[in-house]
Amino acid sequence: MPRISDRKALERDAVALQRVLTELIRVYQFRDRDTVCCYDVSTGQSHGLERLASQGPMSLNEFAASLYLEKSSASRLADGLERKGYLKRTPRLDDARYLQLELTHRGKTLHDRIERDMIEERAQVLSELSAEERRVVIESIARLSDAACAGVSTEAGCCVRT
Amino acid sequence: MPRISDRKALERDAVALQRVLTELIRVYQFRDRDTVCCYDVSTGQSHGLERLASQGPMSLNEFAASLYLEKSSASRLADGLERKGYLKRTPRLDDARYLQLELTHRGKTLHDRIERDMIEERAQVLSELSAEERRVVIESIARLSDAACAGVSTEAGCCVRT
DNA sequence: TCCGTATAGTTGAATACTGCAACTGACGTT
DNA sequence: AACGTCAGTTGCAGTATTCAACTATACGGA
Repeated sequence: MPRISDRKALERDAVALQRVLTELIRVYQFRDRDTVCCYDVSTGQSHGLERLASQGPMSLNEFAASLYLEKSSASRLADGLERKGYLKRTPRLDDARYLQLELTHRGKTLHDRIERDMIEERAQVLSELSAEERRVVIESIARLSDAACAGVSTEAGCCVRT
Repeated sequence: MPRISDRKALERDAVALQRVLTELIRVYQFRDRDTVCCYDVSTGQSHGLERLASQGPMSLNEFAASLYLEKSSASRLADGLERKGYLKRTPRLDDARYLQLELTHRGKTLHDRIERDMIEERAQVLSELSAEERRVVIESIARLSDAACAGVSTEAGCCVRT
């Protein structure tokens, strides 16, 4: 049973978290716009690369869902990556309606390069923390995105707060 | 002097952090798009509200810089907020070139409502952590955004990695 | 077998956001 | 008074996103 002062402290921390999290999101929206272009892809495209690199081949609908995008947006995202030679669309043998989206070798290489640079930056931040602290940070961020994810439906469309 | 196994562990944690952080950014980009509209403003506009609410009145250039936007984008963002009655532009008395951007009462009210809801969600996540763990999380996220911020110039323009 | 229905993905149109560049208006310096 | 500078706005082009209409494939029942 939490004491009053604990509740107060929690409230204060929540405010602080909201502040730093908002700033983080804001910085990233800007930074990604301008950094990722160093690698010949847009922000969205780099997310696409990441999904396919970490999850493996998938259909377009799965691709869209994993990026929280409408399928038409995902289709155009795939267009861009395909045009640049980072992605391959292959009709599935057992059901030609489905496309198998897959990174090309070039795509994998590019993603690895981007990821390596980013991981480098993460390591810089983590290096000042203890192993235990690092664990807390990583788990908490995961929980934050879970919480955010839980609040909305994966279905496309607008304003679905559950 | 870190041992080999420590380096390995750090590397592993950096990879994990990269993964959860990417997901967090992705979820937020989607979630914000669709959630904030429940409040009659777009994502960008809600960031604008937040800046003015927490930093107080400022010029358009300051507004732009604090949002990592080009001044023209910031001007249009202000347009939108002004049209909806959340923001007021007032030429400064001592130098009419400057505009004082300021939230209206409505604007403050709306921001408070949005912020309260978000803080509620943050508190949910934090409630499972100890005071010490919460401190680590908040500090680390702040450091993450600092690190991201340090890598780019605040000046407008593209791809300025320093 | 064949037609209607469902599903996967694409395309067209409308909207929003962004940055760059050109412009307007105010200031101040010589 | 004239020129240069600075704050902010507007025109324009490019990109991203969704909705809705469309195409093509698959499946199922008459």
